[in-house]
Amino acid sequence: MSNSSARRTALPRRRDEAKALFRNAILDAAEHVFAKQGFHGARIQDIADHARIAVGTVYNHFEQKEDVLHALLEVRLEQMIGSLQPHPTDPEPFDQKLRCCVVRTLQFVDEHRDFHQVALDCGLFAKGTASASSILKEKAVEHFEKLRATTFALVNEGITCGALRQMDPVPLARMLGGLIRASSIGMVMEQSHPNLEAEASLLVDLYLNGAGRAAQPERPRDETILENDDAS
Amino acid sequence: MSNSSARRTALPRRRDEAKALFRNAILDAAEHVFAKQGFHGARIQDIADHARIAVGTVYNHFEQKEDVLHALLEVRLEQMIGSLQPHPTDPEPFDQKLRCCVVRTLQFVDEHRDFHQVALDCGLFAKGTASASSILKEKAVEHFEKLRATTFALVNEGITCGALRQMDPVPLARMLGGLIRASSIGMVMEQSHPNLEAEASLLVDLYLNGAGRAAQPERPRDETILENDDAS
Amino acid sequence: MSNSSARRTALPRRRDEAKALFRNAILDAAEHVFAKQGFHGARIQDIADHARIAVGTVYNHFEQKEDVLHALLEVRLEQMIGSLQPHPTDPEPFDQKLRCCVVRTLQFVDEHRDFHQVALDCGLFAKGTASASSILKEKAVEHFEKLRATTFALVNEGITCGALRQMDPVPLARMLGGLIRASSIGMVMEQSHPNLEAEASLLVDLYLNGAGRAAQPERPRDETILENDDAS
Amino acid sequence: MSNSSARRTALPRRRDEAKALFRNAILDAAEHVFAKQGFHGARIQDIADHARIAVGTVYNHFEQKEDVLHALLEVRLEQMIGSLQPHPTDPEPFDQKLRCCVVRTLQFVDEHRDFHQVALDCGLFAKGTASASSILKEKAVEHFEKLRATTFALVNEGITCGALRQMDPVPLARMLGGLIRASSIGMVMEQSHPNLEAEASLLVDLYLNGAGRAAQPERPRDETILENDDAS
DNA sequence: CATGAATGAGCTTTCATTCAT
DNA sequence: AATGAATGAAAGCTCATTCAT
Repeated sequence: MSNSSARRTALPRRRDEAKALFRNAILDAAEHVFAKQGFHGARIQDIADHARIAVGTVYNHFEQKEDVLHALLEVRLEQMIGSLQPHPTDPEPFDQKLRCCVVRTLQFVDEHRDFHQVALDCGLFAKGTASASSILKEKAVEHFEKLRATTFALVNEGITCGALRQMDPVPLARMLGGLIRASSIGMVMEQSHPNLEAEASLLVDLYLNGAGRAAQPERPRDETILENDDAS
Repeated sequence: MSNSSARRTALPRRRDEAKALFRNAILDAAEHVFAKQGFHGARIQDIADHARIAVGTVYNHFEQKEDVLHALLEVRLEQMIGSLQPHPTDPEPFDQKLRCCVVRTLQFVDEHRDFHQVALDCGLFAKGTASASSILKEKAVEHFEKLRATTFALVNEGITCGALRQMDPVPLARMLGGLIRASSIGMVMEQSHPNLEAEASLLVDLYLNGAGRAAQPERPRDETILENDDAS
Repeated sequence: MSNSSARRTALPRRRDEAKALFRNAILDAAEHVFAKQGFHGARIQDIADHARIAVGTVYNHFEQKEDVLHALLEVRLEQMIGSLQPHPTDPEPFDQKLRCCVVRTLQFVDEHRDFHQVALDCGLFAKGTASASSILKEKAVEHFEKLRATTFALVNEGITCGALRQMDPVPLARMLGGLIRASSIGMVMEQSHPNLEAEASLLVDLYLNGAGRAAQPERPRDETILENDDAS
Repeated sequence: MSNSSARRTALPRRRDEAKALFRNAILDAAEHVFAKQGFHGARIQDIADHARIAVGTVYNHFEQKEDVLHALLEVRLEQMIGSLQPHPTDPEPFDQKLRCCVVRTLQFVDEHRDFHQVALDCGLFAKGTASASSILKEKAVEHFEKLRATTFALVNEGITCGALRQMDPVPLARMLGGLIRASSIGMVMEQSHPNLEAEASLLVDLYLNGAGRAAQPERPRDETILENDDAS
């Protein structure tokens, strides 16, 4: 009796494990193949080959090719949002906290270049509504919105605590997003592995203080600046 | 004889006009169709239909589908770069000049949303080297580089004239690009027609002075700000 | 020992029961699904779902999809032939006996519309030899032949007893088959539930007396009919 | 001028000819392949091969595989209906006229065995409404109805002119259809080329006078009958 | 040079069948 | 023996490109 009941739960348990195993294998393979060949250039066969399974198996786990992409982006995006959100262990002053978030996010991008490649290819960070042309269609808006909301919350916190300007948070959030995207693209494009801490510091510094000459709080290199001033 | 020689020069002229006429019609149609359906979703047939010509005619002007895209992007990108570059008539103080450039660029984006849609779809502003997956392949780098060079020159001028921080111009240029891209995406995505002047002013202000509370030159509200002012 | 030997015989019996249970469940499900979706439109999965068993179980009872169809048709066809054959209890005069056979057959069709749908779909009553295109291939001839033989025997009896014309029984049998098929198709197609007795009477009357005006036994209208009446 | 206008009409004319040429080649090939392999067993590739054209060309003329079938059946059915309908040159007495119609129809079947094979395979003469399972879906009803209407008109004429019983024409038409179908199936199945005239005469005779012994108006073969009577 | 039908490689998806549990 | 996921061959359909007119 315990035997039979054990079977009833043991078998499904094994099956579920196996199922998850296959599903993840497919997603990993897809991430790699999509990044290398782009969504359109990737054939289901390629993904299956990479995952060392049969084509049909892919279709046992996902209804269509697009769904593989959606599932992939969903999982990773959730992780990325987790990186961007403030953690309880982050230091309190807002600029420090923001720096931590940015460091984590750039780390995530650095560690998931394939995902980023794919996300860019699909316009995950760019197209949203105008998505008749997007592979992601309606889902793109959803995904994009999630990310935007996270940035928005972060910026709002900054405004509330007085660390950011008292102004419409929408452009502030858009700007922060633009900077992070710029850094991410730089990393993925140039295939460089920069000092992430430094990159994040620079980004946050520029975001908070601007690129203008007046903004340089630390070590003003007087002579150079003066010379330049004269020259101008 | 003079007749025949006249023909020899007159005819080619007409032909060239006609040729250009077709070529432009194709590019215009392609811009629209690519924007609506994406590069992969657009069939040559669709483009031909839109240009009210035959499919074969497209192939009389372009070797392959990709070439239509390249030609399209090349033309528009040249225009866009023209917008981003300082004009002789732009006012001198760097911040004013920068503002003019940004206004022109945003205007260009606003007037060429279809192009922007396409450019985003193809990763023109995003993928560059990592372009096995890109439709643009090698050309993407070329295109991207041109744009980057323009931004770079602008930023360098800013540094030289002392309006921008004395620092590595690469991240500065990347940042400026990120901000402009963020604004552009916002416009295309939300299909809004914002006050471009205001948007540009905001962008330049944020770029030069940052989003930090200290950066607010106008309306100081309390001591903290004053303290910060002192510190700077 | 007697225990064990009892087992040896008792167990197989249960097993056989269970086996038959599954087999019949599969055939019933198949009948329904084939009728609704056609042989090609029916997936093994659909049949299994309908029988509330697993796909694999179907393959424990039948080698391949076609075999399910064959088994189904075989069983039902045997029943149908049983309906068409004269029963010992049928009344003697040939026309009465024929009427009984036809009534039974139409009843069978009425009660097994799904089977009929399937049989028609597979060309059971129609294609026979020319069966490269048939799903039933060689078996079709076999099946068709059985049915034809039964009709043939019936017609032969009619000829022998003098109720039917003294002529080549082959076209006579073919004709009877054609009439029954016509009625059957009418029933299945129009999804009507006609008065089977009346339908059978009409069929037999037309078969025996023809559709010609002279053939009307009731309400004689003029001499011609009377003459014929006399002749009979 | 006349040249250019000639071109405008000459080119399309040629094209239309070519178009019809291809279309017919496809339909002929399809008829053959469908008959040999059945609709489901026939691949578009097979049809294209048989027509010595490319797969894509089939799709330039028909939207889907099914449409090829529909077009094929439509054309042939129209012809078949033409055969079944009375011609102006047919002799007047109804039985003679009917015989002419049946002869023509059997001739048509004889000459278009492939079509008949296909029609049977698709349930053109059998399934109609119950067509969830049919390849023809809704169109089947339409086709079937056309044929039925023709038979119906023929029977109605017979009733009106007094050659057929004064009764509900529906079963009369159904019966006539059943007989013709039976003969057709016999021909296609047995691949025999019978004397069509004789077959038609037999069919009409049986239809009008029935199979009953009393129905034999001509040449009673007395001895045989008596012998058989004795034997029974 | 415009035209538009022909071409056929290529890809997604389906589903009968197998097999490990 | 039941189960249901894995398998992979097979087929319909698309569409970039070619080419005869």
